[in-house]
Amino acid sequence: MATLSDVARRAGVSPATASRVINGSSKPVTDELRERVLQAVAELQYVPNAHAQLLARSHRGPVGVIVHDVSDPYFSEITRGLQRVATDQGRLLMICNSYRDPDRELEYVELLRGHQVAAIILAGSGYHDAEFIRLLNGKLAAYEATGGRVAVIGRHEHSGDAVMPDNRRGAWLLGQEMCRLGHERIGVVAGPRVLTTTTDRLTGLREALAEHGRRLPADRVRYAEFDRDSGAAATAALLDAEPGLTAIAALNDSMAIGALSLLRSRAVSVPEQVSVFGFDDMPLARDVTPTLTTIRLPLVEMGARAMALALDAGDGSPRVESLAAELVRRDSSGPPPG
Amino acid sequence: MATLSDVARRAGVSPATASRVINGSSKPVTDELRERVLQAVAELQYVPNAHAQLLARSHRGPVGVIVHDVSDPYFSEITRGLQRVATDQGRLLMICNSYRDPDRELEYVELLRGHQVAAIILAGSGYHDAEFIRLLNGKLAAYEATGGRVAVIGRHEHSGDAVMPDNRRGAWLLGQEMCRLGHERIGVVAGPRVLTTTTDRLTGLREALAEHGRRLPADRVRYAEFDRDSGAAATAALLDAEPGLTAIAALNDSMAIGALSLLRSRAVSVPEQVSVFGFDDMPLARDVTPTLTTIRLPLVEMGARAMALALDAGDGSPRVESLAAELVRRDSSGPPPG
DNA sequence: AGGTGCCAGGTAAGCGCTTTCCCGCCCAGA
DNA sequence: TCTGGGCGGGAAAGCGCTTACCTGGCACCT
Repeated sequence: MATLSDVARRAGVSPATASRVINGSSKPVTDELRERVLQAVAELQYVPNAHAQLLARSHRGPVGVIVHDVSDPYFSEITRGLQRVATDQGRLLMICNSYRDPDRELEYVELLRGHQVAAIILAGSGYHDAEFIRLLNGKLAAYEATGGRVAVIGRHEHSGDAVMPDNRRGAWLLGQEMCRLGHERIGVVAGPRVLTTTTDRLTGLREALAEHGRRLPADRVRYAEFDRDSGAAATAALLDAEPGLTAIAALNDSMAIGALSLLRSRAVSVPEQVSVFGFDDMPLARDVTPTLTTIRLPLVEMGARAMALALDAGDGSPRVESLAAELVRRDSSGPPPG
Repeated sequence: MATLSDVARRAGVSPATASRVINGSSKPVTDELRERVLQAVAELQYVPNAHAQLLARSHRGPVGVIVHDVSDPYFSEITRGLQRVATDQGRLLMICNSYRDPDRELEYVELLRGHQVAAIILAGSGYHDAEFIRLLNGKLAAYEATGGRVAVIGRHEHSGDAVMPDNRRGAWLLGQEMCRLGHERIGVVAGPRVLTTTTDRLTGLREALAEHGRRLPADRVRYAEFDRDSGAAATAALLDAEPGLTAIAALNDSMAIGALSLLRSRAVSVPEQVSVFGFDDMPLARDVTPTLTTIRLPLVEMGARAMALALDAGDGSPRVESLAAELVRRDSSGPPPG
């Protein structure tokens, strides 16, 4: 691999001069030397060693992102927002998938810290696990203590900058809508119990139902993984236990789609017999049949805001941006009564 | 940020010793010193500076991946495969989205080279652009000349290791199936002209049709972006120009889903009036209505194989793994005749 | 002509780590 | 008691780059 000295030697200048022309230092260099250096760079196909550069300037480079799984549409939308802002500012992203393993998340924080990333962004639901939170906060604090920046998306654990989708309010809207449509017997396909997203959404839903004097018995809530197939399985269990359900609220769209698919396989018509509600409004919610009534979260926007927070130091006081959720009525919930 | 010297000082040992215990060198260290060092590491929350490490050993670290867009399911599936193998081998991935911009792709190659990645994986269709290919090959050659490894997925340009989905054969299967089902008037929603994927698939399709004595006039092929909305628009154009079409082949699933959505909005029933075919078999092909008949590509497998190739040096001779495509019959193509 | 500034360019000191080489110690053998 | 070998530990030389600091030469002034 050609080094800066190779370039300098070939151009007949000192490494200092070569360095100056290569990264456009403020120090002026005569056109002639500049030309020779550029020539040498081209001939040797020289590319500066990024590690050496980062070591020498003590300037931090890329931004680290920890998500549960980029191939999950929820996260790919967020990532798209992150990317957009990062790219605008000429930052490279290092994306790490924790696959919902808290330990891996911890490891990645260390790893990113070691890579001197300018900021770490944690996206996706947090966990109900005091020990984990303690460890995570410890590591993040150590990172921030040395000038690193941290922003989280949809997590309560961290006390610094955060972008928070209003899960609770969104779920409340969902509950309101279900009551408005006259549903009494409601089943809920929830996400993993350990995730705060699950409990936030469940809380909002319960609040709305309570306002209408309805309760949500424990056996009407099934906890499952946040994916399609688990959603289908949970729906099956719900239906088996309580055949009279008129509505199923899945706490994310993937699971709602699983529910739809299961209902179809059992020849239960949606929305005539059972209404289905999702959460997140992923792009494909428009493409399933019937189209999915759901709560829209501005995912791309959330990513963009988080990156903006992470890259802008601010005055040190924690900034929390709450983004509103919105009800999107489509066909899976049927027409309004009357 | 705590450094190795800080740790050494605190433990009362030399940096050399500290380094040895921290990364388990072969050189033995007494238990007592080891203990003191570990203690200091914990107290200082020390994390080695990855850049300094990479500089000092001249060992290359992470693997660079260049895709068109991770939030496109096609690439997120591939990425999942890449991740799996990379994680197994303890490698970090640097994922770069080119957003289908060849220039950005070129930039990313340089950038990854500068970051001393152990390998570069280029995923996604190549371009029909001689100048671009020349430049790209130049940069890749420079990288490989210094020991870097390169693997491509679905690209003809590169002469080294490659994983190739059999697009042409897949499209041929599609064409066969369309003929078998008796379609005469076929419209094609193709991807961007500049992509080799588009031309490969078109070629395979034409071959199959030709075997049955059918031609595909130029005005029956509409070129669009590989996304849902472009697919819908192209379908509209196709239908307007030729209302008698009985089948629409979209060259990827996203576009096919766009086509489905447009047909629904025009109250054209699928498959009764028009059959729709996709390509790739993305997960959501099962969830749209009607479910999508498509050509399955083993995307995750492709990613995994590519990473395996990239991480295993081999004997230097180029290895090309061709992965078979497979027809998946679902509802959008209707029942077989008779 | 000698002095004063400037400015292009070079010299060298790190950035934080790994690793080679060397040193001093201890124990076995004579 | 002396020597040789082995072994744990430290000193120091880089890895490839940036940058503060210095130098030498020129133009301009007095």
